[in-house]
Formats: sequence, C-alpha cells, structure tokens
Amino acid sequence: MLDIKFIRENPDIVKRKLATRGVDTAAIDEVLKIDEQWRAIKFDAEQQQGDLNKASKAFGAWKGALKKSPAAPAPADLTSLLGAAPRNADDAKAQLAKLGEKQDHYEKAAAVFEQQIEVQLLYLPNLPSDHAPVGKSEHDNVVRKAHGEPPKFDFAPKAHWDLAELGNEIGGRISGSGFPFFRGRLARLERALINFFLDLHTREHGYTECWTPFMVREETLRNSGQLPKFREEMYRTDARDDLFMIPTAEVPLTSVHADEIIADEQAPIRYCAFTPCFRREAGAAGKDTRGILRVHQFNKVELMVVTTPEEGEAEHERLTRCAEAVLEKLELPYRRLELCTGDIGFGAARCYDLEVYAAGVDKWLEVSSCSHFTDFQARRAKIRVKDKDKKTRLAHTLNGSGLACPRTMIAILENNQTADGRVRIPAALQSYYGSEWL
RNA sequence: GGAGGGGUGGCAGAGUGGUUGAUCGCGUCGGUUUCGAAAACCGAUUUGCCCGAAAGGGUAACGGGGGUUCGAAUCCCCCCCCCUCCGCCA
Repeated sequence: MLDIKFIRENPDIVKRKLATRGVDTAAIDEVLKIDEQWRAIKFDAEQQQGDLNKASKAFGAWKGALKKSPAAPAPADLTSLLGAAPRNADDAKAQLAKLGEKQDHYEKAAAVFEQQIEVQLLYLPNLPSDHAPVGKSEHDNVVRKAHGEPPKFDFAPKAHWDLAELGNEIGGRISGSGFPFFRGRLARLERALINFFLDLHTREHGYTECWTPFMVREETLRNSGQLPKFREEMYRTDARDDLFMIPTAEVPLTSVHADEIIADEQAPIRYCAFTPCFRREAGAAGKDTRGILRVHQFNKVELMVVTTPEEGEAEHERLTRCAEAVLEKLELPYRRLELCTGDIGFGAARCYDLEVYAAGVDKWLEVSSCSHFTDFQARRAKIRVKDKDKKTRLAHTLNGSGLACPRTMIAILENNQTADGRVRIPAALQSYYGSEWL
C-alpha cells in the first residue's frame, strides 16, 4: 500500500512513477479528492468529539456534586458547550444526547470517506524504484548478467516430457490439468531438490527454516498484496471456512511479524520455507502449458527477508545472490533480468527474475523472482523497525524463490540428457538423489 | 463438534460505568553517585491519525466488529485467537 501522506505531498512524483507502470493516474486525483473531503470532515468531527468529551466529564462531576447538594450549579464547561445553563440534570442529558447524535453523523460520514480511500489505496501498486528500467512490457526487461553457457548437443535434445514420465494424465484424472503426478524417479528427484535447496539456504546462507500453513485467511493475503486485487488467481475454500490456498510461501512468511515493531539490531530477519504453491493461472490459459512448464500446484522453497529501510537495497542483492547460488551449484546456465516498470509485480519496487536455460524446449524459464517491496507490504502488515533513538519507521520486506522445483527440474532433465535418452544428475544433487543417473 | 477458562502497554499483571492511555513491578533508556562498575536514588519509556512552519493542540485504540449510555477496558450481541477437558480423526 502507498502512503496517503506521500501521495498528498508528492502527487506529481506518484503520478509520474505509476504512469511508468501503466496505471491510469486519474486514480490519484480521485483518491486525493476523497482525502481532502475526509480530512475536512474528520477535523470537524474531532473538534466536536473533544467538546463532547469535556462536557461529559463535567456532567459526570456535576452528577456527583448534585448527590451531595441538590442545588449545586452546573459546571462552566457544560454550560458553555450547551450555550446556556441547563435547567436540571435531565435537561442537560437530553441536550448532550442531541449533540451526540449530530456528532455521530459527522463521524459516520468521515468513516465512509476513510473506507473509500482505503479501497483505492489497496488497488494501487507500489512505486517503482528509480533503479528500475522504464518500459512497457516484458520485452523491455534488461539482462543484468548471464552465467554459464547453454549446453551444446550433437543430437536434437528432447523436451522434458520426452525424457521422463510426468504423470500429467494421472494427475488430470485425479485433479484436472495442471496437476502432475510424479511416480518413482521424478518423485525422488523432487524431494532431492527440496532438501538440497533448504540445506543450502539454512546452512550456508543464514536463513531460518520455517514450516507454514498452506491455507490462510483473507487478511494474510492482504498483508502481502495478493488481495483484494488478485482474488481470481486464488483457490479458495467454501464459506464454512473461507480460507485461501497459498500461491507462495511469501504469503505466510510476510505475516509472521505483522503488527510488530522490531529492534533495528534484530534485522535482517531471514526466513526460508518449502511449501507447495497453488495458482489458478486464470489469466494465463494456453500459455506454455506443455509438460510441467506451467501448473496449478508446484513446490517451491521461498526466501523472505524483513529488514530496515537502510538495508533494503543491499539485502535485495544478497537475496538474489542466494538464489543464483543454487543455479550455480546445479551447474545450470542462467541469466538475471531486471524487470522494467511495466512488468514488475504489483507490490514490488524493483525485481530481478532469474531465468534458467532449458535446452529441450529451447527457452529461458523463470525459476525465481526476487523482489524488493520497500515498505509496501510492511504498511499493510504493520511491520515496523525501531532504532536506538526510538525512531520508528516501516520495515522493508523482500522475497524471492530459491527456487521453484518444476522449472529447475526441467532444466536439469533437458540440459543433462545424453544421446541415448538418459539424464545425468548434477554432482551437487547426487547425494540427495542417491544416484548419478536418473 | 461439546464444556469451561482466558485475551489489557516490551514482559508480568491490576483495574468491573465517570477526570484511567490506563496502578505496581520487571525490563529498557537518560541522569545523580563512582576511578570504573554494581547497588541505590531521580526522571523518561504504547501506537495510529488530524490540525500546525514549529512549539504545541486535538482525536482514536485495552483481541476484532457492532450495540446500550451524556459517558465503556468495565454492560450486551456476533466473530477471531490461546489454554484445559470430552468427542472425532491422520
């Protein structure tokens, strides 16, 4: 969520930055208009509330005095608010009730505006960082680095669906398309990948392993930014429980410190978690659906960081390096893309995508998306940090995949295949898989 | 699913209709003292929003929401969470 105060004070900056994301900036004028109305009425409401509070206190004191001596005069505070001295206690009470009703109207009107502002803000994306390249679509993303060489074959490399049994037909029978069913070798490889990822991040990168719920409340998804805007992307249970299946471990991890104020010296807090991820992929029908390129349920190990605003940028680089390290250890060629303003995710200010090359499909596949959210999620989740001088400010949150299993598996299968159709397991993974060959 | 207990400031824990944003303690920070430290003593110590250049002022919040009332942490209703016991189940 954006800061209404910042929008109020810097409408031009906000408009300019959001325009680079393709947002209609009329929304900003709209929210500012409502904000102005809200502040005016809110101010009046608070003034009146203050008067009422004073009068109520005075009234209470008067009632006490009347008990002792029935002729006690009404206190000055009460008289001045009512305009004239009340005839008696009942008279004062009736007049106060009337003022209370009037005050109530103001309060309710203010609440309506407040609600409207809230909704508007919830639908606005984060401001892109100044570092993010300006562009309209994925075609304007910038390759920041490349590592490793795409493998060369003296035969036509097969796609992953021709190298191993993906179980899409079984999964389809059980759940529908987009739900692979691994049996035997790939099931074991999947488990090896998960363990390898977790061990690397916990033992060498300093992340604390977490085990999280896979179903969460609406509020949890609002904290991390998926709701209310991306409701259609979400699997959801029926009204008896009304829970949502998580689309990524980012969701539960971001809410771990919701409503907390963290001491600066405790930052950065680094978490990693393995979870399945559930995505309806509502807007992506028909795109890259072959094999296990795009599925409704997949496994992923996620990295998540909470830190100070000062350390946000540095942590973004560090987190991205942690994800890249996985690819390097698996000897997979990859490139780091910096997403342009038109392609950055809703809550991110800056984002690196890691793409691995897969020889069979001859494509660069996104296996990780490392985002710096600045204070966007922290404002929604109310995660703050406090320095030695007691200065409190919103935390910065970051997260990235480290990594997503299916596409990593695709790259391993397709890049390490031999002419006779076998697949060699990368050295770093062999002890996890338990064999040199698939 | 059933029965009961509970949710108050960083922690612990008072407060059951009126001047209580909230006693006391612990912790933390600053000061006095000390060569330094400990102890002792003194002071400070929740968060959000609005007005204001600032100083400062106002307002809200005692799990969340609604209600009663001139006035609610305190009374009523709904929901959430935690704990104990029972039931069911991997």
